Formats: sequence, C-alpha cells, structure tokens
Amino acid sequence: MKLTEAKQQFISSWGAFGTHWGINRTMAQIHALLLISPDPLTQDDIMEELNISRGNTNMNIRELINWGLVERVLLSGERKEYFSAEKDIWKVVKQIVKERKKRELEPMLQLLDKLEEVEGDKRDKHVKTFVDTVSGIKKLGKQADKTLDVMIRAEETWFVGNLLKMFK
Amino acid sequence: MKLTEAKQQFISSWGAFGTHWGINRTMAQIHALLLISPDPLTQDDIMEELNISRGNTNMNIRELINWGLVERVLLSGERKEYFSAEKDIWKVVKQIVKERKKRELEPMLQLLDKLEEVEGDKRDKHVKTFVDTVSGIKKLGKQADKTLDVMIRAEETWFVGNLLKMFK
DNA sequence: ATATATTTTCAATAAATTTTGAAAATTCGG
DNA sequence: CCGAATTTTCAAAATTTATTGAAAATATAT
Repeated sequence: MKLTEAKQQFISSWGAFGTHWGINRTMAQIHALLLISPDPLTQDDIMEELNISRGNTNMNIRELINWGLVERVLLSGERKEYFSAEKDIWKVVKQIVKERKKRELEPMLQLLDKLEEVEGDKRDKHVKTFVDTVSGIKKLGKQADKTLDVMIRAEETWFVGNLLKMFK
Repeated sequence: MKLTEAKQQFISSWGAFGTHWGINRTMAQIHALLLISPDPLTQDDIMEELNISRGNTNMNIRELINWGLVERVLLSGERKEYFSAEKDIWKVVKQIVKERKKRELEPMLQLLDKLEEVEGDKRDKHVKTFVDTVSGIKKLGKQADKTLDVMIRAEETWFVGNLLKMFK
C-alpha cells in the first residue's frame, strides 16, 4: 500500500472510530492528520488535506486544544499559526481519560450520591431495587475513578509492567 | 427526594451519559428503566413510562438484547413478552466491554496491522512518522486488548482485589 | 496609523440520526 | 383454520448535530 492511501485510510477510520466515542468525525480526523504529520500544519494545510471549510477547521482545532491533544506552535518569522499533536500515544490516552473522567464520570458519581438517599421504605421492592442499582453503579464507578487516577499518574512502562504481573 | 423524581433523574442522566458513549438516548433510557424495575416490563409499560412510540421501543429493546444487556422473559399464562435487564453491574460492564472490543477495537487493530506495512523508505520523515504513529497505537491497542480479555473473564472480587494490590 | 493577513464567530444550510405511526407479519388460543 | 393480540418493519417526519461561508474581529508588518 502506498503512503497516500494508507494515510487516507488511517484518517478516515480514526474518524469513524471517534464517532463511537462521542467525538465528532472531523475532530478525530484532524487529530489523525496531525498525528501522522512530521511537522506542524497550518489551518490552510488542514482545510486542504481534509476538504473542509475554514470555520469547521477552526472550531475543531480549538476543541482539540481544549482537550489538550493539540498545541499551537509559533514558527519564528511566520505570521500563520501552526498546530501539532502530541505524538506519545500513552500521553494521548491519559489525557483523554483525564478529560472524560472529569466531564462524565465525576458528575455521574455526584448524581448517584444524591439519588442513593431517596426517601421511602426499603421494604418496598421498588425502593429497594432502585437503591440497590444506584449503589451498585456507584461502587463500581468509585473504583473506576480511583483506578483511573492512578493510571493518569502512571508511566507507561510501570503500568504495562504491573498489568502483565497482574494478569500472568 | 421522592422515588418518582429520583427515577426520572436516573433515567434521564443515564440517557445523556449514553450519548457520550455512542449509545442512543432512548436505548440507554430503556436500559435504565429496566435496571431499576424490580419486575420485568412489557413493551407497553416502557412506552408509557418513557413516552415513546411503539416502533422506537421495539427497535431499542431488540438492540439491547443484541448487546446482551436485556432478555425476554416469558411469564406463564401471559401472551405478552416481558423484558428484564441484568442487574449485576459488574456483569453489565463486562458485557459492554466485550461487545465494544469486538465491534471497535479488534477491527481497528486489524487495520493497523495492514497500515503498518506501508511501502516506502523509512528515511523519509513522512513515512517514518506514519509508521511510528501506527505502531505506537497498535502496541497500546494490543495491550488493551489483552487486558480487557482478562477483565472479561474476571470475577469482580478478584479484579478489584488485584487493582487494590496494584495501586496500593 | 493603515493596510493586509489571519483568526474567530455565528446564522443559515446541509447532513445525519432518531422517532413516529400505520401497515404488514407473526403468534397463539380456541 | 380463524381472528384477535402482539410484534416487527420501514418510509416519512422530526429532531439533533455538523458544516459552511461570509462578515467581524484581531493581529502584525511597514
């Protein structure tokens, strides 16, 4: 397979992959493009490469910056802004985990804390099932939260080493 | 908080949560409703409770069955079909992980295998960056794949116990 | 300061996804 | 079998989400 074709396949499937994970196609494609670009790119480079409008490009680059996956690079003597993506995949994964934990898991756990304290007699099976379900989710969610905290702080080598030990 | 309100909040936020994970709102809401219902429900119960159409209800129940999260229950003497959700959250999580691994991670890893063998001189920085990126993702993906395999087979107590040990 | 390059915003539009509801198919008791 | 109850399908409509492109804002060189 030629590089051009391989690049296109990578970008397109990374985009499709993203949509399964709550990330929009374009954002994931821009990320993919930057991941495989040896040098930083400008907005115009990205627009041209992916055939998308200026506005769309701009909004999604900003979003990638918010997620901490892309950074602005200023090249001396150049007026335009350049963008590059973090290339260390382990760092990328940790960054995504960190953001999603903050945006999704933590608010969910807060809600579950409130819901667990529902009024009513636990001998009523409706109350009992509700409380049991909420508690069960909360328990696992809290454990996941702790686990992810450690993972976010971990080095890849340390992490993989431990997993191997754990699962041997 | 009263049970009725708590239920509604749970269903609605489970639905919102689902949309961040590539699951449609209604499917997640039906799942939530069944999770907190002590007894199996019929299609009509679900339609009424969530205010959704028959077609929508039917399609999403079927999808939940495909995911292995809900099962048909036949009550003797009853013509209607009843549905109930797996209540053990650890099993639910494992089932979701198993399905998503099969549907998303495995196809991605297969693609990466192909893309890694791109033609071209690795001294060309475009080729090098591409191959390095693909290899990096593949490496981490393979590790995740193995880890998830073990997790899917694991008991909750065993799993949590090991995590605690690992992160102490 | 002015002109020009560049980035950002956002209302309008397009595309994708979800939902509806009525018709068709299926199931099952009598 | 027949007929009523129930489930399934799917084209059309509604809704949600993503994209465009031109105008406004901002930044920078001279």
